[in-house]
Amino acid sequence: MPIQPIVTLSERQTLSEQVYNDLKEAIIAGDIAQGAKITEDELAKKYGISRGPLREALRRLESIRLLTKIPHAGMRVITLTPEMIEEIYIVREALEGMSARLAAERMTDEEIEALHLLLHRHANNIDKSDGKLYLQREGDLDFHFRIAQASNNQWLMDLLSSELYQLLRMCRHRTSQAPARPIKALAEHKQIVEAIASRDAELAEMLMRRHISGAWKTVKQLLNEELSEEIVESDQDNKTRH
Amino acid sequence: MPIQPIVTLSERQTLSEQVYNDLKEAIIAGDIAQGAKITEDELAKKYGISRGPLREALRRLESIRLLTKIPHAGMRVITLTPEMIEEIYIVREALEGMSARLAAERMTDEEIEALHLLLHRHANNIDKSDGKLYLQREGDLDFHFRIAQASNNQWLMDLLSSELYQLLRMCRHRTSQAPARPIKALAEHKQIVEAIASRDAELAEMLMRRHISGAWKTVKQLLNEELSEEIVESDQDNKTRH
DNA sequence: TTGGTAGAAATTGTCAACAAACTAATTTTA
DNA sequence: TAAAATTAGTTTGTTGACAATTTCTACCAA
Repeated sequence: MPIQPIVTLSERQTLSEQVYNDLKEAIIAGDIAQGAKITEDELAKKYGISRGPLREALRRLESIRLLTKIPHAGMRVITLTPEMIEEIYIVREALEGMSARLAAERMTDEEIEALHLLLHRHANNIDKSDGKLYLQREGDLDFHFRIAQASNNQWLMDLLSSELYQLLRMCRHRTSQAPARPIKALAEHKQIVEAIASRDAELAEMLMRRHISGAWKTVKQLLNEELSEEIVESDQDNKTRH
Repeated sequence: MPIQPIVTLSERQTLSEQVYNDLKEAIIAGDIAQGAKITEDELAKKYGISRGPLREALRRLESIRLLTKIPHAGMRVITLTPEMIEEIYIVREALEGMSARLAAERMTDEEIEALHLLLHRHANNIDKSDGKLYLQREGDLDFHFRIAQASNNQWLMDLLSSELYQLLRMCRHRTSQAPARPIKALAEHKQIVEAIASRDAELAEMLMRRHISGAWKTVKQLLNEELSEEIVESDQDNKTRH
């Protein structure tokens, strides 16, 4: 599976950054498999750069937890086990809960209005084409991202947008493409916006935490089903082999 | 101010790691001033290594937010403004609150017993020598670290111990060396341990969040006092100059 | 067959030189 | 005199070669 060569020569981006972005998307999309071994020389040749900037890109990918490293022994793409996904949702609940609380205190009226509009668009999308799940999913992250922004806390925003949301995107690529309960999620989003609009920080945090722990329960269910399917499949494999 | 040369040749540590650790401590301790410009060549010579591994160390320091970088324009040591310190305490409240909740659910009886012992030692320290504030402070972080460990959530632990606690240590070196209300803090620690011992996750989280937001209020006060003192001092400077 | 040990191959860690970009000082021009 | 342009100097970005370490493989012994 060929990774796209770098073409943005006009941009004044550093090589390391370009490769960082490309690799990030490749890992999230699954073009580079989970648990895959990363060999510097190989990747450097593939991207047509030397190992120096590549190593910097890899370090950055390590810092957002997409790669794990063992000194002298190389790097591997992260493997999203169910346990790891649970960790992500737990950290997410804590951070986004706080984010919603701060948003209720600090969000401007204009931003709240924009959020309302966003939710209306989402409602339309669900009505019209409930097949476009990818869009729906990206829309979900957009909602959460705007609240993170409104928290007015740079660190919180960074943690959420440059680390957590990337991992979430990767989870979603991995999990079966089944609809992630878009109608229920939309209703919960509306509740949260209402709490923010009425400046009820306490409630906003509570609703956001419920929203996320609810999402985790759904994902957990899906993972269990997936797991049992895999077991059935491997049983069938065994049968056909005999 | 000579930074120690690398002597641990017996260790199988990579040069980059050694310099990373040394630089981390130097920044936290204030041996390298806040806002100071980092020049790769200069530091590389000081440590007797080439720029390759040094750059890797710098990247890692950037990823734990001790350095900030602008492409092509160099790196600077972070400057801890009051706003930034507030951000740290807010993120801390969210993460450690969750950490305490999980600890209440998952901590083993042995670990709880060990926590009790730790608090007794702290109580003795306060009685005997209330001058040894540094020890007291490190002890405080030790308490919080153990709870983070008990959360059994690798990501949460990493965020707290390798990022947040380092920033906190830096804040404490910066803030005036006034006692950080050790007696009140100890009482609150005891409450938290009680909640964990009785497996009351809800309460443990609430108490931890209160503990941290209370600590922030104290620190905020100190920062304000410090600020007004500085203004008075600079006024005096002006007078003496005339 | 199993287990362990040497050597060979592959991979990561480190270095020093070169290229590109930015900063600052000086000169030129209006 | 002040603003803009140019140029020298410094600093970061990038490269390819070399050194150190690990992993693989083949071989031997039990």
